[in-house]
Amino acid sequence: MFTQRTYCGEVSDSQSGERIQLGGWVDKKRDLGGIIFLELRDVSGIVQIVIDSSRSPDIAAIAETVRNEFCLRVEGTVRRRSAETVNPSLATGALEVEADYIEVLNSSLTPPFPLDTRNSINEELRLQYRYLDLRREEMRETILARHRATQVIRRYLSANRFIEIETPILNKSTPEGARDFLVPSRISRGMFYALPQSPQLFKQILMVSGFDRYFQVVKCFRDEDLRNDRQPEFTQVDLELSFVTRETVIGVIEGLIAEMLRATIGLEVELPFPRISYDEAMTRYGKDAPDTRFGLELVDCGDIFKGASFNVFSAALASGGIIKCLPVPDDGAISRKMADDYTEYVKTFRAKGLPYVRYREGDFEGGISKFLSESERMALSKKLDLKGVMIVFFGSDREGIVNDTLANLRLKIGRDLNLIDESRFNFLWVLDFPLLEYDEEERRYYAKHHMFTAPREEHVALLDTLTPENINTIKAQAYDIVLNGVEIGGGSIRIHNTDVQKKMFEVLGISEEDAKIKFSFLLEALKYGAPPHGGIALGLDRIIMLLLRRNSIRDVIPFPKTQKGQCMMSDAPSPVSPAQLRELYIKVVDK
RNA sequence: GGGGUGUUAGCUCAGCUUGGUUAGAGUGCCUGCCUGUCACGCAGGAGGUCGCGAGUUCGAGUCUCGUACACCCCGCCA
Repeated sequence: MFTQRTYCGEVSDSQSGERIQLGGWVDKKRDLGGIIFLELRDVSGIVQIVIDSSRSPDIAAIAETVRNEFCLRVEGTVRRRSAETVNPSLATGALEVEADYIEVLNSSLTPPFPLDTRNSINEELRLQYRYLDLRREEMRETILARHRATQVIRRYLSANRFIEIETPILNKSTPEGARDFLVPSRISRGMFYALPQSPQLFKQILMVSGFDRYFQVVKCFRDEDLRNDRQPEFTQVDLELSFVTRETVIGVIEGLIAEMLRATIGLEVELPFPRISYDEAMTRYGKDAPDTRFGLELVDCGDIFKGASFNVFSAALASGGIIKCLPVPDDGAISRKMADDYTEYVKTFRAKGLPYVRYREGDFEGGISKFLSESERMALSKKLDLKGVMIVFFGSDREGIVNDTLANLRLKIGRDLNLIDESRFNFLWVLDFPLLEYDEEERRYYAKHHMFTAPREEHVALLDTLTPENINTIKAQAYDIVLNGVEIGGGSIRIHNTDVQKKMFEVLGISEEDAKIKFSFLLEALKYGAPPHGGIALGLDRIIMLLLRRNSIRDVIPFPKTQKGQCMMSDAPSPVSPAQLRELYIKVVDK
């Protein structure tokens, strides 16, 4: 029916005088009686259609009956608008199409919510009618930007000799890491596949196979609770390279991200990205993914309070904890009430309280100031370089709690005081992660990244003298990339030496037998001339979310799940028939 | 598993503190008028199980308890 359709948003001045065909949806209708204006919308944008009832009464009669979101075929002549009727807020605003043919291809119910973006709409409703939500300009732009991003990823990586290879979705469940989504096997009674948390093992196998540069834009699955930036299924840009060091991986990713920024939001980014060590990030910001768009750094002041009379501090130090503080310039914005709110806030991170003092031109007042000795005051104002009017918050507890607390408090104050320049995109490499972490309760070691991550070569020997105390001296060849305080990717150079891998399993308390059952194929493969290799995975959804400044990851995923993991549109998950369950040898039991 | 916020017209929200006549606004929707609008304008009209269920009370949108759903956070996840 359409012989040569023109896209609404692409009607151009060069077509002036030409007769064109359009297909789209009624975005708006302005019926002035004798003249009717329709705004017709398709994936490319909007163009104004004019119908003059005195010149074409039949067409005007049809136009009168159309409503918003009717699907139309329109034919007519492109013409320039007179100077005083140009609409500068529309890309095609200098033009319009005088219709000589209108056909209602399909009528539409009145949409349950307005499709123009002025008002915020209940997200539940948007998700229920996602097909309408996706017609909104904001969502359309998001989907298109995401498309451009994935196109650039494929083009850039292909140009850099990466090969796109698919890996299985039905996979083997592996221990550790996130909870697996399981898929029961019908053919093998009582057996289960797991959906991949990432293609980790397979991409390493591909290195052994000699595909020295692999990539995939791939769905990954983790059965954990949802968050603003976490969905049970999400997309990774996954890569792996042979014969490389960390620097090669970093270089490839920096080039890729620069291209992605250009393609999605037209921004030039400065390379290379700054780098920080894990230790420094933890010291200065209290977390391994710092937001560097503003200052307010943490300062360790355990040394100042070594002999403190203030019980809270001395007790924390005595039990092996630390004391850090967060000095904040305060021109009165942090009122007493706010300080109290912050005390409540830090309790969510398991802090017992939030000691603070006010500093005013050399004097300490309020809060815990009466517990500070003269020498402590001196040392503090020197170490923190206190000037003018400031408020200093303290954290004193186990290291993890102090860092967690002050890192989050820093972010909250940064937002409250408007210290964050929202226009910035601060990329940051975080390097030299510890190889292992120690679980106090289970009294065992865990791999911080994963168990195939290589230690730094000069630290391999330290594995023999490992204790929970010296654990942080063993660094991994692991790296994260952070954007505005959000981890957007992480990877490592892998272990390709069987002896080192054995040692790693030993440390993690995984017996040779266990390892064989769980990863025998990878361990076997590594014995057949595995090349040194490493890689990284980027969280595509998160990157798009940050670049487009969307509020949540759900806003950049076409069909996301709610916090309870449900799809409001399709109603998944849902019960299945008893017959289906029987086939799978599955019985649903009560709690 | 835990903490918090919300749920009133198709949509966005007010009303709840201090229970009391017929639950309002804007917008959308419907009808009529209107030949240069672009958030068109003007006039008229329809539209409500105040999420659901108990309770307190002479009387509950409003107070209490429970519950469902959505969102944010802790745990979980890297």
